[in-house]
Amino acid sequence: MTKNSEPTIHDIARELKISASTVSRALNDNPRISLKTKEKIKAVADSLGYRPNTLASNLRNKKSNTIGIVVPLINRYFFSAVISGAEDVAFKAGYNVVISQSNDLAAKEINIVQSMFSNRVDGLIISIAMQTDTFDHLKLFQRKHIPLVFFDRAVPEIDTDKIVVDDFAGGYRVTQHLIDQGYKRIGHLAGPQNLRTYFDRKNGYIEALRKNGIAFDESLINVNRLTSDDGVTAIKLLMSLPNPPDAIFCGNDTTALSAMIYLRDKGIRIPEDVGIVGFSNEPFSQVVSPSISTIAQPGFVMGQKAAELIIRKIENRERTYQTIVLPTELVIRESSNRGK
Amino acid sequence: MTKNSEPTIHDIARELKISASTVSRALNDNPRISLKTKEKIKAVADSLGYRPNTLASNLRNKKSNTIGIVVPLINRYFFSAVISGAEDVAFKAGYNVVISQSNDLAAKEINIVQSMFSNRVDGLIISIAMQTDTFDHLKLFQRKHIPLVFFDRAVPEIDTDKIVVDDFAGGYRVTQHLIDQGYKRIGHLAGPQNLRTYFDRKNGYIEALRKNGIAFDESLINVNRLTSDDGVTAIKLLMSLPNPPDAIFCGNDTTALSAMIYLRDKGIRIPEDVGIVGFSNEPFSQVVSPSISTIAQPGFVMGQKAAELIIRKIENRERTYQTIVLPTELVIRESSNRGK
DNA sequence: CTGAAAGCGCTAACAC
DNA sequence: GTGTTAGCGCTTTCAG
Repeated sequence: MTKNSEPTIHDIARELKISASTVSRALNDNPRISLKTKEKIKAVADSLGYRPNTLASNLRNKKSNTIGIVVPLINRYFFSAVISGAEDVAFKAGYNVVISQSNDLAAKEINIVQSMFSNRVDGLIISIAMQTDTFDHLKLFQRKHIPLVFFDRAVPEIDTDKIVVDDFAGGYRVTQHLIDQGYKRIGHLAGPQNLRTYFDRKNGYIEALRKNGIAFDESLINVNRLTSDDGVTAIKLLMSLPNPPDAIFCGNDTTALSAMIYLRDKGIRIPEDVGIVGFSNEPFSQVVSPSISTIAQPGFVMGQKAAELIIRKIENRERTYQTIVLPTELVIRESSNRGK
Repeated sequence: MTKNSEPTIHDIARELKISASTVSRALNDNPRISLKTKEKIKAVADSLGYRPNTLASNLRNKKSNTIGIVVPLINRYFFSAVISGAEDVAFKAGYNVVISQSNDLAAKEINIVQSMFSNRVDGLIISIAMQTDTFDHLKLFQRKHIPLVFFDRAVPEIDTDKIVVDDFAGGYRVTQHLIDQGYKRIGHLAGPQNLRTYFDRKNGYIEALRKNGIAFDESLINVNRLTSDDGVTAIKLLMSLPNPPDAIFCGNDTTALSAMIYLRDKGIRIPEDVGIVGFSNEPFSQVVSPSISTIAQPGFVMGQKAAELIIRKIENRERTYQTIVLPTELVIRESSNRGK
């Protein structure tokens, strides 16, 4: 390494026989410094290859200019879209973004969040892990009045800013659509019910059935973790019922795909025999065959909004919280389209 | 905000009527401190809700415990896989990870890299932007002896650690495979030739043709930016040649898909009439129909290796550089499989 | 085993 | 318009 000890403002000051504070002010374009000295200082800074030490400045200012983002898994289309949107806005506003993934493990999430606190992030944007059921690590941020924004998976009992999609309306819309297409027995693959998102999707489904006067049949709902394998297990189970469903509202696109492949292999035609709708609009859903109807979740926009919101909070010290509910959009594709 | 000014080691010290240095040492498990005092100190730290201020510690230690990662676009499967792998390793080793995306713009990349330097990242992992053709911002890291690791898209003229896949072999293998399947006129959609990866893929293609005694026809190569639209434009052009190709080696999966859809809409059968192979093994390539043959790039592993390598450099001050070439794997699927 | 003191590089009263 | 001074919170010689 040979710490070539970087030039500091003192080096510039010495060179010009002026004080370090003047240099600092000049470099920060303080109006009280004359244009001449500013230019001289900037020239010397350049010639020395000076780069401000943000660490020092941050310590002094008690502000890290950094926003923390915690997601279950970076390498998941929806989450990487959110990160991408948030990074975009944050960068333009002069903030850095540190990212960690919880791998859906509560223990790792706690660890990460505490480490971000120690790094004095100015704000935290988080979608909690599936597993997480204790929230002290997040309440810490609240207590210290460090802006905290939940997205997608929020914690009901923590009163702070939240950006979610209208999962209830999504579930409702999917179900109504299937009914409109003439499907009579609609099943549902639901995600973990401790997560609000999955809970709401299921309730939207139930409400749509009710509104349409369709008897709700508990046995048509299968709650699982919505992995690809779960999808196969669940569809197998549902199809082996005495009175199997003729349509499935899948809690995400992953299970929609695996269920679809299973059905296809069994010679069941989609959408003629069984209709399928997913949730999330993963990129693959539009290119598979048949293409999968789904609910589009605006990940990139969600990230942008989360970053905008948290920056407003960081800079304006607002104390009022809001929950932004982004609209869901039903994307009708082949897997549920009987042309009705 | 009401900076509730966090408790510091001095607060702990005052409480126990000891010195801050002792507290610092205790908290860092310095062996010179007696177990008793350590315990007392830790108890008080807990009761005060003390969290070390990493910023201050970093400034003092001239080490940020942070690794910077720069990718063209976070929201791209391959890159998010790399990030995920790197974050995984970094976190376990006690490093934070700050991430930015260049959007493939040289100007933004320069900006990001300089900002990361100012933030005193301990090392930088980067895949350069398509556009980037000047490298002073990266040479800066070299000059200051801050570990720099390129992945995927490396800069030949900068001598440092690199982790790449064997693009030449990949291009070669794809082409050989198409030849083995009986295709006679093989076209190629190539990416920007200033990027080594695309350059190598093309040369692998050319070499395979040569080895098989197939005349190389320049008109069958179309260089573009490999967007979805580029794929359509390119395939249109190639298919309108007097003597059109009967197989296309596409520089990535995106163009493979858009070309495939174009051909399908024209009633051209795949793989019977025209064979298609992509590159990168995007998740969609295995679920579309026909599924797309492609070259698998181990993104997650690449990220892990990059992080391992840079951490070794940060901690051991090694000065020798290595280029790790990860093997490519040809994944044969329907789009090029005539069963030969 | 513990304390005193200095300093990482920067900023911001407060002077003049 | 510029300088002096005092820290931000932590670590680390050097003393004892």
